[in-house]
Amino acid sequence: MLEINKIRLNKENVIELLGVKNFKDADQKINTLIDLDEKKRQVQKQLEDIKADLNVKAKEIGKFMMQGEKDLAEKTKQEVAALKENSKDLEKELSEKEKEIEELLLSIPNLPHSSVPKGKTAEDNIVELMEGEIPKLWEGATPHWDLCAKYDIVDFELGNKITGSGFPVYKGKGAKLQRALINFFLDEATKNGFDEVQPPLMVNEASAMATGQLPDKEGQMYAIPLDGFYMIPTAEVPLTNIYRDTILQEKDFPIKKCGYSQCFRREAGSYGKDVRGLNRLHQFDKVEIVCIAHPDKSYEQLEKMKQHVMGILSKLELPYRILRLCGGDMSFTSALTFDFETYSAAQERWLEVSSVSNFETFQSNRLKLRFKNQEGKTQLAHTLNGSALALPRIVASLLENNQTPQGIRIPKALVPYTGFEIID
RNA sequence: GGAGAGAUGGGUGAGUGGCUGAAACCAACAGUUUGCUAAACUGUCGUACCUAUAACGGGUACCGGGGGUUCGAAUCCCCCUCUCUCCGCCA
Repeated sequence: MLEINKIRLNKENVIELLGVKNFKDADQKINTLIDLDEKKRQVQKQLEDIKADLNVKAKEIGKFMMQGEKDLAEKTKQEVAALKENSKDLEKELSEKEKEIEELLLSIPNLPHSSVPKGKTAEDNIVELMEGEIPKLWEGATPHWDLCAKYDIVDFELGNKITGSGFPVYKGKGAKLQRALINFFLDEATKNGFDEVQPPLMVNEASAMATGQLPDKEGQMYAIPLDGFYMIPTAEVPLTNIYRDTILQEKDFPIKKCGYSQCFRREAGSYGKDVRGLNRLHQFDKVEIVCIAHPDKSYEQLEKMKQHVMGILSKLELPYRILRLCGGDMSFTSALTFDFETYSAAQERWLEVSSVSNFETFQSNRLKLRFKNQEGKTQLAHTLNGSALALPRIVASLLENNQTPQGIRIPKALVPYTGFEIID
């Protein structure tokens, strides 16, 4: 959520930046917002003046009572009653205005960083870097879903039976590979200074609200209405919420956390080749990295997080590319996002395996995640996060790219974790 | 699931209707003293919003959350949430 004060101060700039994100009716919405805000403050002032008066009179009554001046006390009480009538209307108006402002603010996305390219769709993203060679496959090479069946390592049918589509069962070396990747990712993150955390897989409404899953993305999450919980769509939610309602010291920065979790997404409306095999699941595994940084240093941290992801992809010997997302393709909450995609050779397409973003103060505003700056004032911190990494598409790429007539070769860095060098 | 107790500022913890935005202690921060450290002493020490401005100024709200009683509520009443203890169940 954007800060109303900043909008008030930089109105023109805000409207322009929202344009980069292709936000509709930015001009009109921001103007309404500012009008509402103006009115709200006016009403608030009036109301508070009355309340101040009320407080003074209440004290007077106390004094009169003690001094036994009943008449004066009664007279003051009547004055109070009159004032109270006035304040009721103002009170109502104030809370209405506040609600309207809140709703409007919630509907406005984060402002893009100045380096975000204009654009509408994924087509307009900028390829920043491409690393590794696209493998040439042998004639008998097949997409990963066939390989999963051939080696009996991921069973989609079985998952259908137990739960439904998008909940595969990993078997044998497939299960072991999952475990190996999780451990590998966590170890790598820990080496790079991210503290390991094992978070809850369900969160309450306040947490989902604070990181921005609610209210607008409600349909994306599995809900447990009986208890008011939501299955997490990413570990970002619990990891970032560790710091909800927190005031940090400058010396605490940067805070770096990593955590493995299973992620649950309803993915309503997805279809076709995008969802085939491991490309898109309702339940999947992911190691997430989160950073809470000083506003002056957050882009430095973003760069470090990028480096971290690059490092693990290289160790996995996967060809990948980095995209700088354009305004139109960026998430609602992000100020700057880099997507990582690995090449999946049999499908002949790039698969998104990580997304690293700086949210600046957009999340921390709702989280009330602040720090005391050098002047001793509280100020919003910056939050960042990224996947490092999401498993299924990594597995898809590994299986497809490393397939040989003899079986699927495991990259060297992973062998100590899997305990085997080949899936056959 | 049953019974009971509780929720106050960074922590411990006082406070049962007005003098309490909140004692005291601890921690923290700044300073004095000091050869250094320690100790001692002095001061500062919640958050948000509004307003103001020459100003370290003024106001409102907040003692788990929501509602109520009252001229006035941390304090009384109602509802909710959470925590703890005991019992039951259980990986």
